[in-house]
Amino acid sequence: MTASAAQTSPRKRTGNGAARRIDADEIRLDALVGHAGYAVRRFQIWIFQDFIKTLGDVDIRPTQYSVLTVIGANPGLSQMAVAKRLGIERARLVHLLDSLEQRKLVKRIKSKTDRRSHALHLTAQGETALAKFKRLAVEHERHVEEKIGKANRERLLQILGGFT
Amino acid sequence: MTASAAQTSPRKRTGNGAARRIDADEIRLDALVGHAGYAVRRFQIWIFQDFIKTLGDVDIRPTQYSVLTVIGANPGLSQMAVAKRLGIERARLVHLLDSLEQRKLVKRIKSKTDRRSHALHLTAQGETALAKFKRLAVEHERHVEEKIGKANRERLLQILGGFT
DNA sequence: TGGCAATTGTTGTCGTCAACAACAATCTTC
DNA sequence: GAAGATTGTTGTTGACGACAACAATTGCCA
Repeated sequence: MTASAAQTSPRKRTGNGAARRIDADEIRLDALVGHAGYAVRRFQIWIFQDFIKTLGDVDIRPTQYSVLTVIGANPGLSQMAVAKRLGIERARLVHLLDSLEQRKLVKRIKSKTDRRSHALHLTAQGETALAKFKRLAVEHERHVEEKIGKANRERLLQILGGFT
Repeated sequence: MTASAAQTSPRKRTGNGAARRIDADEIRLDALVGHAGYAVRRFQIWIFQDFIKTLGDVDIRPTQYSVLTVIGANPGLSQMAVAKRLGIERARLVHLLDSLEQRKLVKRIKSKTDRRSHALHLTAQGETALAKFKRLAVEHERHVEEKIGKANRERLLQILGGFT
């Protein structure tokens, strides 16, 4: 495997095509190290994977969690309001709600004041389920702390607070 | 519990269906404000959109930029090595390289030492193009600074440095 | 008051992206 | 030399963002 790296062969023969074995941690990222977007992307992938795994038993993904949380904290919102608040396409929210409604976590109630819109509510089952989701989400947040440190997580939330 | 706290809505009592009009900045995010993942996701969306817009004239997306940068800094890498280093599926990298090769920015050279793999190189055209991309990327990074502040950007890079 | 523009939910398409699975060609290892 | 692993490729699935079009309904205003 990495044994060939031990020999004193030329560092890199890039003249034609061939090249020696290169360890993954030996590859230079060059300009990428100075780009916030790259670090943020990698971090977001990690954090979402941990969230999905931690909430794997209850089969809830980050976007679903955000929808349930906002509806739980603001009963009666319209789909448009939820979509706008969370930065989700209202077309996409339709499918998300279809799924959550099938699972009896959310119900769409026809609004009396505006017959175009639906008032979104958690079901009783949805309330208790969300409580469990939140406990698992807190556990996920602990994983984040373990990964980047408590102080760094706090600082991160503070820096990015304006994007909520 | 935190779940019952969500019910204490002072103004708007929406027992059944109807609801009054609600301003977007009046909707409570509840538990989401304490989740790093939510803030990071929103920030990542913003940062990618700015990157795509800033590099819009040259039609280069963040992932393409990262591939070009790594190849440029490490000529002769195999597709597997690039994929592993950037956290991209090797199946996905195939399409990315197809596109970049069609645009004459990258070339796949058959490796002499391992006839399964390709040695990846920038074309001469790719070299000069990447130089321009990097200038635009620096401009994008300035936008990030303007958005969150110079010191905060530095700290962000420092906090997330382990994910590169 | 009547008509027209705007809004809401819905359906559909398109493109990006992560996650898998399967495959042929080619090493590697025993 | 045979068995197993690796590399590039093709394909599928599903989550997701961005648009466009549509019917029903509301709001506006002339």
